[in-house]
Amino acid sequence: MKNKIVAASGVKAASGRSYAPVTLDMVAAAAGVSPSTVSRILNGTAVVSALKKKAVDDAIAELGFVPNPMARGLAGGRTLSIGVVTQAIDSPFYGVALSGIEDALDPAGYSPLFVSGQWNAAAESRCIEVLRSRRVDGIIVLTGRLSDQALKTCAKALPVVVTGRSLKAPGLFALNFDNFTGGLLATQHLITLGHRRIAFITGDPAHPDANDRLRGYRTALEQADIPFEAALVVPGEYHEVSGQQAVDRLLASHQQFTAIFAANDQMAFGAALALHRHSLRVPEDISLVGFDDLPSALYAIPPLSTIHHPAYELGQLAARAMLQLIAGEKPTAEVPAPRLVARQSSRRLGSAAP
Amino acid sequence: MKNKIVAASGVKAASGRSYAPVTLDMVAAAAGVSPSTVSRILNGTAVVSALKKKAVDDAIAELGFVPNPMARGLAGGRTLSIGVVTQAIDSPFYGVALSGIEDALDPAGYSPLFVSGQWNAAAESRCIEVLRSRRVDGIIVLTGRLSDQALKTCAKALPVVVTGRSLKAPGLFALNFDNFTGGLLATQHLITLGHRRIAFITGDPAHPDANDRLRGYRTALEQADIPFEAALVVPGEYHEVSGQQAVDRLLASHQQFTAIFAANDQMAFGAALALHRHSLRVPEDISLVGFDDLPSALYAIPPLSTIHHPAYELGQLAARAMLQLIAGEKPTAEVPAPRLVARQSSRRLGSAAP
DNA sequence: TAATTCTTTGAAAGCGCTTTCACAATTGAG
DNA sequence: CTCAATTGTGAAAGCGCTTTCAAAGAATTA
Repeated sequence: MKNKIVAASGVKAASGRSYAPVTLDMVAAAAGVSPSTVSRILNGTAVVSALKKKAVDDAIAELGFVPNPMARGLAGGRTLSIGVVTQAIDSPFYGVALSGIEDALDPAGYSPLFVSGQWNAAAESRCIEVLRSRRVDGIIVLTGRLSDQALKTCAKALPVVVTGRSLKAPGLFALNFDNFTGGLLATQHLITLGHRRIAFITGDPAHPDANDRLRGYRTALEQADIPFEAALVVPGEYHEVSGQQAVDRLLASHQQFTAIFAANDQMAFGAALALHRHSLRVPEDISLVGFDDLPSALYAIPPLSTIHHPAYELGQLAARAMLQLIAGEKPTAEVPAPRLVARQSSRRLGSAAP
Repeated sequence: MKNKIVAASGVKAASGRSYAPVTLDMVAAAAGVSPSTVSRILNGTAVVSALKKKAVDDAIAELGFVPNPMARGLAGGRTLSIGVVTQAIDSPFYGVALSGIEDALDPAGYSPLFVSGQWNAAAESRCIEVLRSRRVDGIIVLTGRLSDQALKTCAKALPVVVTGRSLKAPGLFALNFDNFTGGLLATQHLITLGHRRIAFITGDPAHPDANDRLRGYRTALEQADIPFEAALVVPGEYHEVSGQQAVDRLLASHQQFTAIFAANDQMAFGAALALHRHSLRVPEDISLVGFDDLPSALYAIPPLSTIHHPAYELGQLAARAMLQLIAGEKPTAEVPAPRLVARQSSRRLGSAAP
């Protein structure tokens, strides 16, 4: 009784994958069961006799049925989509993280819905509104500026995974990178190389991670009994220009220093350019260490020593944690510890050219 | 399984934007009109008396009503979302384009839905399936590997905007960048600077734009009566490593050359690193020109001379064209012409240091 | 004033799916 | 050999919105 291929008159099988609006009802009719049964098989919501299951599976394959997420969403089910609030989709760091999210979500049949918050709490709120109105099954917030409280509130209605913070709340999972240790490692690296006058270009003070990195820097100095000098700390804003300007300022201030630690790679790139413009060579004259290990750090000239920040893994972990949250499990993932990647932009103080 | 507890009955207006599932029916009730009227006002589908319109608008504002896109989509209307097939969400070039798309779509109330095709026709097809099952109102394909025919077929069911090709079909709009002229300009630039032995690192031959850039290179040589030498053309694949390897190969072949034109910036970065490793200075020993003008080209050391490829504008134009297509208009946008950005990686052959 | 068009508006029928709810058809127990 | 406790399944009621369709008024014409 499998021959009743109800392939409605209009469905041309000839040209292959012509997009046919096959509905669940059509599948049900073709398989000779009720729509409810088809739905149950689709969602595994109830036990169905093997016989009918086979009939339905065949019919689905036959007709090339793909459930309509809209209808599913409307009917109160899942939408199989996860909202992702990022800061800038074109950021080298977040771009990679998004890629990780996408890859981790895909095998589970979920799609990410990206929206950019532009480093702006108001915009982020709007993003979350949009995502909720689209009935996403969960929201992943990459760092962001939203208050912890706002996130917690949001988590009451929807599973939330947030990176770049440590907080606990029901329905919420936070994935934090150890920025403090990262800052510590980077600074220790320079100290080990004999540097004592190490300048630090800070990140945007509005980001908690920026402050953690600064703390790491200060702690490393303390541990090495090197006095902290406020004059060696110049503000940056996590982008290239600010790194460049920071070095200009530093140089203009006539402070002595033999190394620079930039709170992220983008600023390190800017700093490198500024040094180049001032005819200072890296690493011969000044050692330079960044933070994040962007893909392009490997191709900087010279390749940049930096702290590895596993953006891709971070994205994957966040996505997987979200999947667990949705499944009612308790995620336990942890971001890998920071690790120094020593390349050629830093070298022993006073060492001869190679 | 029942995680839809949500703020039960009590919609607290106190804490501001508590997410209330306000429905169109509730608005209708509050305004004392029928749901149909509310819908009509929302969509501008029919004339409604000013009186009722005001009542409804007030009710909407009062209740903070946001239409449910799911329901809208289901009911046969638009979903206000545009599918975007990109190749790699973390690519420096496409990332910027996505950003342009997002910004252009936003004011119109549309949201982009990004999916990555990973430079793979099969994956792209799957992406398109996914997008269609999500009932997007249109699809923007950034370059991609899909056959022109596949795109045309797709355009029969849905408006399609594609970049990086020139083709015409109903419901389809193509936005192409003049890669040939770009290649021409870059090469002419080097020739003008006195270079005659100019190596070329090709892009992935599977991309039509890569071949156009090569054609530009050859044409510029011809116009200057410089014989084309196959040995100076080395294959690359549009990413850093391949640029690096290309230079390694070039150097190993002992070919003489004073300049390199890389078919994109990423390869130029790789090439710069390889040159650096071989103790060749840019631009003192070798001039280097890239293509695309990635944001990071400005911060390369030395800053990279390149052909400006307006990714952000491209994204915006594509998005706006899509909006026009949806509105039933005929898009006419054109991508700005390529333009050389001469920075410090190229200089007159034999000129002394500054 | 009566007959005839427009307008404005509401009722109701879906869109494609999930999910009670209740009804058989099987069992198991007493 | 009954009576209850399971199953497996279908009918039907929505989810929140759009969109005919037709009715009721308002405006126009004769």
